[in-house]
Amino acid sequence: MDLKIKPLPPFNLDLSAGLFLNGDWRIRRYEAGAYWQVVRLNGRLALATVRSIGTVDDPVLFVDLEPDEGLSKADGMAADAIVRRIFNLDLDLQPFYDAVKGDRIMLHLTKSLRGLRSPSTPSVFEALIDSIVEQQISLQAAWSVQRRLTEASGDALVLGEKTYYAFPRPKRLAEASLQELRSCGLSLRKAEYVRDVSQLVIEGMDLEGLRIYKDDKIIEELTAIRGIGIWTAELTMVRGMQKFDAIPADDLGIRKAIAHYYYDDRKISGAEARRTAEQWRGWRGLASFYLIMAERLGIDA
DNA sequence: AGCCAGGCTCTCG
DNA sequence: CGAGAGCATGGC
Repeated sequence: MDLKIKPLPPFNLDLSAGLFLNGDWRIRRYEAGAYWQVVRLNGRLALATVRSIGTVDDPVLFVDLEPDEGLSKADGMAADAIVRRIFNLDLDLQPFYDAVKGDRIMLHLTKSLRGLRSPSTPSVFEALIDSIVEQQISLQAAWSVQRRLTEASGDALVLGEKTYYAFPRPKRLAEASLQELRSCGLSLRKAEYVRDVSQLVIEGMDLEGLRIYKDDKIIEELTAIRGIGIWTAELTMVRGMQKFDAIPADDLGIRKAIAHYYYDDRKISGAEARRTAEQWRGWRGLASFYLIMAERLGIDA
């Protein structure tokens, strides 16, 4: 089954999927203009492959779903919604660009990276678990743990000779033994956090439902859970809840990126990062994502 | 080798 | 209370 999706312009798939150039092909990857990952369509698994067939200012995406057989119109609509969520295709970037244009640096970066949207996870749960895994250790180390976790506990989709994996469901992680989780590279503590959060979800905690609350309230709710501090809460919000003002200002990567463009690479504190981000209020998280991507791409200030 | 890396909790004093 | 130890893997 194929889908065509028209994102709200501008949209640049090449920039927006750039984080996944080095992704594991069994989980999610962007390669040669194609982005793919397994999606859940009304309980059924399918591999969604997304390609751009338009331009930044007249964007059109072509989505291929496999396997084809048995997919209903409702499944197609579900896939449409998931792809829209993954790349935030319904987000209007113009208010963001307008809000930061008084900042010379952000004005320059938003022009260079026009059409970049920060990718989101299909569920808040996935964002939360990923964020827990990423606590303290390097991203490189975290990605390898995430990969093992997904391949050990995620749902497999076999297509021909290849096997792809969807992110693990809460039920599976809630029932996993601590030993099993630790064998993926999680510390005993993190294994407990992951299992406990999953159990909360199984018991009815509505992570998706938190999205309707104000940012402060969401942070309060999330940090009440063991293992979730403010950094983890804010990262979850910007990555999984479309809360583009949330900024994990204590984050080392964000501090480095802000330091690079605003403080001549002098090391800065989380408090300084938060102060600097104040001028982007309303869009602090998305602005910091632009900084991180700009730095990765070597864009000069 | 050993230290640090997109944190957080628990335990002491 | 505030400070400090401990934790997992990967890269240098």
